[in-house]
Amino acid sequence: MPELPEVETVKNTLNEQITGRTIADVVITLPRIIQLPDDTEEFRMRLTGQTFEKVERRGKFLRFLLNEDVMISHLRMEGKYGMFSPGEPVGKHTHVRFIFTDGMELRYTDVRQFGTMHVFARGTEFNHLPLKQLGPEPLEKAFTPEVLKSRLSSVRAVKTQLLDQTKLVGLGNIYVDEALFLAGIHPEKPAHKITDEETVRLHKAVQTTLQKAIEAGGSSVRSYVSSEGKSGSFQEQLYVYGRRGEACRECGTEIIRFTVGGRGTHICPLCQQYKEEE
DNA sequence: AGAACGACTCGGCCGC
DNA sequence: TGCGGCCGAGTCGTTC
Repeated sequence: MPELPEVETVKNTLNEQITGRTIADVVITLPRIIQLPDDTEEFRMRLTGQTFEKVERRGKFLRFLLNEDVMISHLRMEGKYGMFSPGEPVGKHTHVRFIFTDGMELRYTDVRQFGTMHVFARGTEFNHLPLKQLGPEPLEKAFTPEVLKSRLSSVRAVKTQLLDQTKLVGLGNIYVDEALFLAGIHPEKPAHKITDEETVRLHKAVQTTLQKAIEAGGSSVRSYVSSEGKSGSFQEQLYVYGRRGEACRECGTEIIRFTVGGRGTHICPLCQQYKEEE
């Protein structure tokens, strides 16, 4: 499940692979992936002839900057990009192929078929879904504890609020559990009851968690492990996610799992107590 | 406006 | 061993 660190890693790899390459053709075998334009043939015609200049990231979305347009891509659960040589067999889960003028191909594969692609004229993408309404980037200077505090003004559980991409981008189920553990905050605590001290800890925990995960190349969990291509190693450093029944790395207490807002949630019940009086 | 909920999707896992 | 059914993940549209 790609969250910010995984998408950042993919972005860096793509920049090395496709910068300067020109699209000779696009083959779409699962039209559902293409959200905009409505007609996949228009998608194909529009991108053909354009050159990739740079790949950037906004939240969990990839922004492929072409010389005229920009393609916005979300990997959802299991979407992947990979470079292939001419003639290599096409896997059954490959849904979109960008064929370059030199014969090399960038292929998008997605077992869950959940990923999306949108094309906009460069510069207009932030005025439309899916980029419209996205919250602040947690690793940019402008993201201060004060900004975080302002985004937490809600009666919802703090975990639910942190997962809401209109409040703050980048966190998914893995890193939100990790950040809340590092900050020593119970995920069900109402967001507006988070104290100033906790806000400072949470702000630091979010940044630390994401930065360390990026340094490790992201996490490889579940189906991610078996996928081809490079995989990150941050799963080895996880404190709580996926560690139900195991000992807390800080205090030895058994990690427990329950549901918050419909999401599997992992905590150390000793390190993350919900103090009602706060 | 903000929040809750269902839809989307299917490999893997659980229970029988 | 096989099979039915549920889970989980992130985002968006609908409803309240």
